[in-house]
Order: sequence, then C-alpha cells, then structure tokens
Amino acid sequence: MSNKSFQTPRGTRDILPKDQPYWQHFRSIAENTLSALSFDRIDLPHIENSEVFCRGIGSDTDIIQKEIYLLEQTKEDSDEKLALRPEGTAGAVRAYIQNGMASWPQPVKLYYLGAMFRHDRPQKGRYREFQQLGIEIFGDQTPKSDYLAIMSCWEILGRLGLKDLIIYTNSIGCPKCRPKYIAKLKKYYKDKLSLSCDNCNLRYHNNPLRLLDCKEESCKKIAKESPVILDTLCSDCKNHFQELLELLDYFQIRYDIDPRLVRGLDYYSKTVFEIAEASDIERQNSLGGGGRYDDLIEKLGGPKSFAVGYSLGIDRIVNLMKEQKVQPPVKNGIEVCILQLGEKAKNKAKKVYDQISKESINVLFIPSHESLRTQIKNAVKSKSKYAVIIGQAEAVKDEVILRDLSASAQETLPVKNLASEIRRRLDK
RNA sequence: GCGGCUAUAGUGAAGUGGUUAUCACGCUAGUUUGUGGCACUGGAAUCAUGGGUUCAAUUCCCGUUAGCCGCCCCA
Repeated sequence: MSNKSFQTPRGTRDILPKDQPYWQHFRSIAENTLSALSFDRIDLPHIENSEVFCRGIGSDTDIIQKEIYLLEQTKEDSDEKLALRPEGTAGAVRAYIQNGMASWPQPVKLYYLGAMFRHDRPQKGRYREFQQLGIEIFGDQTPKSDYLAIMSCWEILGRLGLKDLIIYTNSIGCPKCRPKYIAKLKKYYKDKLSLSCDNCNLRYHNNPLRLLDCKEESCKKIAKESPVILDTLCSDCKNHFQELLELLDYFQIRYDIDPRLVRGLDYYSKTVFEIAEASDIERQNSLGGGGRYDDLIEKLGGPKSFAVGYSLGIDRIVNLMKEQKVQPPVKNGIEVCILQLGEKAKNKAKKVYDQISKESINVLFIPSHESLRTQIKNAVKSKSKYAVIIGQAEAVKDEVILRDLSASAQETLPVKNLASEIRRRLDK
C-alpha cells in the first residue's frame, strides 16, 4: 500500500470512455472524407532526428526555441539527437524524401492522425500532448491543391456538424517577391520602432513578417496601417492566390482575406490559412491551419517539389463539438440480457441465446442462481434495452417474457421466432 | 517563460482555529432467489502536497504540484 499517488504530467490528460464517442466520431468522419478524396493514410514515428524539425520548422521559431521536447541521449545513438514531434509536416516531408515518393504518381496525397508534443504552458484547448489530423499534398504547384486542402478541411468540419466556421487566408509570397515586401515593411517600421514593444523590436531583425501578428494594442495600430503584402506579390503569386479565391468563391466556402495573417512556422510560401470559429476573433483557439510550403522538400535534402497541407487540432474540435452540442453516435452495446430461474429454464435459455445471437443481436447470458430482482438490476446496469425472462413456467410452455427495460412493459411471447421479433423492435 | 485566480467524497457545491466536516446528485452493499429505475438501511474524503505559526490547522502564512484565465505562442 503506497500512499504516493500519481497524476498525469502537466498538460497531458486521460481521454475517458465518456468522451470517446466524440473522438471516434471525428476520426471516422475525417477518415471517410479524406479517403473519398483519395488521400492515403501514413503513420509516422513520434520521434525524429531533431534536425528534421529544426531545419523544417525554422530554428528561430518559438516551437523550436522553447517548446520542443528533446530526448535524453542513450549510448547507442549518442550522435543522433532525437526529439518528440511538435507537428507533422516536417516528418511527412522526411518520409516523402526517404521513400522516394517523388517518383510515385503525383500528386501524393497523405494524411495522418496522432499525438504531437509541445512544451508550452497549458490552458484550455492547449495541451503539451495533443492530437492532430494532418494532410499533405505533394507534387502539384497549381492552386487546385490549395483548394483541395482547404475544401477537405471545410468538408470534415462541416460534416461533423460544426457551425459558424470561417477560413482566414492570405498569401505571403515566394522567395522572389517576399524580400521586396519585407524591405518595404522594414522601411515603414523604421521610424516606428520606438513606439513598438520589445518583442517587435526583435522581430524587426529576426522575423519581420511576424511584426504583423503582434497582439499589443499599440503594435496592432501600427500593423493596421502597414503596407499590405498582397500589393507587392509577383505576378505568379498574385495569380495563384487569385485563382484559389475564385475556387473558394465558386464552392461557397466562407473565407476572409486577412492581410496580416502570417504563421508561426517558417516554411510557408504563397497561400497560408487558418480555420476558426467566427466568434473567436483573436483566434486564440484556431481549429487548424496550414498553407503551401514549396521550398521545404529541398530544404530537407529532397528534390525540388511542391507541397501544401494543414493540420487540425482534434482536442479543440472536440471541445467545440461539446460547446455546439454536436451529438456523436453512440455504439449499441448490450441489447438483450437473458435472465433465467431454475434448472429447467437454464437448458431452454441456451437455445434462446443461440437463436438471438444468430440474428446478430448483442446478447448477454450468464447462468446464475441469483434472485430475479438482482438479475434485473444487473441487466439495467449493463444498459441492456430488453430482458428475456425464462422461469419454470415459461420453460414448460416454450415461452419467454420479453421485458422492455426502459418502458417497464412486458409481454409473454413464444420462443419460436423470438429473435426476429426482437430485431423488429430494436429497429423501430 | 512571465503575471493573476483556484484546489473540500466520483461530480457540483457549502462550512469551521478545537468532539462523529455538511448537502445534492452519482457510486456501492443490502432490504432473505418471479420482477429494476421509487422507498428504506448501511458504506466510501488521511479537506491536493510539503513545511511553518499555534496548546490545537481542513481553516492563517510560505513553498511544491495541478487546473483555469491573461501575455507569449499555436492546434
């Protein structure tokens, strides 16, 4: 008897049986939707060489600088630093390269489902171990893939029954045109740095794009007046974005262009987007986000290729399902319990059991000497819908009592065709 | 990583510097083997954890841990 009790480490939690229907509902809708669009599932390791993440996500990002879980090294792999994955894209790109997917028929459309880890301060909807669904489309540079990504995401959440969702989108240009914008942005900010927060002063040097993303009131004002990247895009990026928007319009996907939307990961180019509930103005709890990352494959040592993808935070989606009262379907469980009194009934009960289970009705029968009172209590506790009661009298006459446990009504029925009778009632 | 609030049965809540710490719902055992959800009788909390103040701490103070909120960041 130890008196020390344990609890889940900070930012992790048990997902208990009562919540599982929500998770299963999400998974089944997501997987059905995606496989209907010819996405294939891939499972990736939870650990990778930490370089995959550093080079992929960008060593200046918060994720790498302060949120990544590095594993303690063991003797055997002492020269390989391993890290718990903080997101899925970098690992997916590694898999694309390692498995020569560049020579598969393009585009390669993948999805994955699983836990990600970030050492952040937990809050509601923010956990250190959290579940993501991610998709990646490799090998196509046209806006069709951007559209397909956004549409699949929109479709999954729509089919789940979530309401009031909105896509925020923007284009952050390509390596050709972004430097021009950044120069323009820096010029604009140059004489305003004294008015900006410390963080923004750092951003000015390290990651100027993120100046637009500052949440400080004073900085927000400055950002609001700042030059808009869309005006500086090269014609290639401009057309790409334009074509994407036309597709979104055509399919009536609700979106807003947010010229200040930039994302926390370094690998994006051209299209970026997030999806959130419309009332979550500050987007503290984005349900998901993604974008195009045409240069990442090369950056991780692969051939020149193209890619677009996104990830959804399942924990947040489950929270929203609960808030919006989305009812997940519930599994059937036990439908019929057989209760029996006496030896004679015990022999009959087995035949009844066989008949019922052949009809693929979920039936439970454990012979016992318990009182009928106790047996009924147990049947109710097992959440069975019906009880089939067989006593001495019924056994002799080849009958049973069929009791509806929720309605407290019962009637005597012949054993013959009992199963199909029960099936009829269950299907009602 | 920084700041704020919180911590009492499974859940939600009361409450007190000093005998058996309340209440609701839930859970559980039974009310003597032909009828459950009602009723009745029982059971279950070292008042998160470690330390301090005190004759005495669940109550006051400090640390720790965890949750929530804000910042940061993101899913």
